[in-house]
Amino acid sequence: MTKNIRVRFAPSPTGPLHIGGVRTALFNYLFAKKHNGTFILRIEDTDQNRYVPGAEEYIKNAFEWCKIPYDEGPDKDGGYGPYRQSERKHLYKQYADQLIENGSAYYAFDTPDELDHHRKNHEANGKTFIYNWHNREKLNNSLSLSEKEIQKKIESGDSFVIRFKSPKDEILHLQDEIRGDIKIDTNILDDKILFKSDGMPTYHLANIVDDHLMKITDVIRGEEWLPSLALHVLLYRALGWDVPRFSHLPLILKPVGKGKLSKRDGDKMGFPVFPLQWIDPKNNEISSGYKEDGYLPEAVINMLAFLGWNPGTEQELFSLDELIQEFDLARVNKSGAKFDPEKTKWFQQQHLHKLDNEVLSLQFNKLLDQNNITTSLDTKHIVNLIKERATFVNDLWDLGQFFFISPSQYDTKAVKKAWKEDTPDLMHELTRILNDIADFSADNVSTITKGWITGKEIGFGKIMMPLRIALIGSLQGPDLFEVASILGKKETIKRIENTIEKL
RNA sequence: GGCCCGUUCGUCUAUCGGCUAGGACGCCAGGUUUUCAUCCUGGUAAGAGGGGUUCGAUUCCCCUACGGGCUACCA
Repeated sequence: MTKNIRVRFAPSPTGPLHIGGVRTALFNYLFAKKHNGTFILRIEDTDQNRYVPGAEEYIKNAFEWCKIPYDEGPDKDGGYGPYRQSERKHLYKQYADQLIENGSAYYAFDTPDELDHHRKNHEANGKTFIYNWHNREKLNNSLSLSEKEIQKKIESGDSFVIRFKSPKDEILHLQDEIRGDIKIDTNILDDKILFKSDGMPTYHLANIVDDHLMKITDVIRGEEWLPSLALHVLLYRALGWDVPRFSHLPLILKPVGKGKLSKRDGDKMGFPVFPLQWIDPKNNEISSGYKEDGYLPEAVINMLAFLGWNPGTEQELFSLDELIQEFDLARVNKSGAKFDPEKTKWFQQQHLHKLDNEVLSLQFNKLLDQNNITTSLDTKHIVNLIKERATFVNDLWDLGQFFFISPSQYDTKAVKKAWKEDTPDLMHELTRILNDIADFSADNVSTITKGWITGKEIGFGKIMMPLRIALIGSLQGPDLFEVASILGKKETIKRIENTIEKL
């Protein structure tokens, strides 16, 4: 019996979650559900300076919209809480102390100014300042000072940080589920700060402590964390804890140009990078979201899943349940993927077309309400006729409004193309034919009208195109006889007469 | 600069030493729809470069180039 899979998504509430973050969460979710495991949301808010109000709420709302619920989180205690690091503050210091006691960490009294100075000096000489084995004895810390001096500094309230003492002369073999074996020379590691002078742990310490305490079995996170993997593994070792499995996901890159997708790219390039709209509390700047732009969560999830993963078959359209079935970390790619807004639209269209007719009709009726339309027409039938032309739910209104609102203006290009001198006479004659039809079903109207056109020995276009203009206002839309049948005999004839008058 | 990761059509990707290198998006052409969209058919287009290993490399190894990430008392 293997132990229960437990994974976590651990965002920092510094703003809205962008789709890269959503994908990381999604992969965690899929992996957990695939293995009947637990998906945990943990808020990593150890940096009070960067806290943005509303960000945590945003994350929860985003998950809800995406339909990837977490099993444990801030408002969902699973026995491993609290799930906000700011509320776990009291937990971390003891582990930092433990590391100092066993010689894996030390106090450092260097001020930020001093360190900054060192960095600038090194930079001026074309070097990089690293705080580690090669110079730690010369810096201001508990390894270079006497016991007495250390005691005095701490007791007098001098601010200090706790740094990890990276080992010397060791080659680490790290395992990543996606990338395999990674070798790291510990000599290039620096002595990262684990505990800040403000009494809060840094990400590195808090992350390891929480993952251990929350019994996380698999850490699935973005590739930007790969450089910290050595430190994290070293920390587990120094604390004497089991190391979870690690997977580092490839990054999502900008569609054009260089670099990873950033929060600013979206509205600059004309597509959302956020699941939901976000209004910046500082300046009220609005960033668009997939939800508000009319995307289905199923489409966004499907698109995201295929950014860096594939099932190995030729199937591309997946429901969330199917993704859970098929998901496999071994099939996650190693290289970064450029985000493609065009393909996202395609996923949206495909998922909209897969939508149940009932659901779509409900949405359509909502649109009618919004536009103050009350109707006795069969809206389900109408949805059936127009849905294949739609990409977004809102398209249904543009596509179907002519059923309820008689065209008030006509597409000039279409008129020029189809409305000729003899058209009014033909249309007049058509109204008489139509008026005589008793059974106004699409089939019957079609048969009789076609028969009449054939009998007159004129081209179909001479009748069908002007008729389309009269009923719809442009040369677009579904089957004309269906349209006429839905509109009914009276309305159909009325629209034709209107058009003759106006054109 | 240093360290780490990566590199197949424009883009997302398949291939786990032996293929005419497959699919999807996009684009182009044709067909269906006597319109438009959908849909169908076809076309376009790829193994970064150089060395090895091997009977045989896109696939394994090395080098170079390029791309990306990290290099904070941020996550």
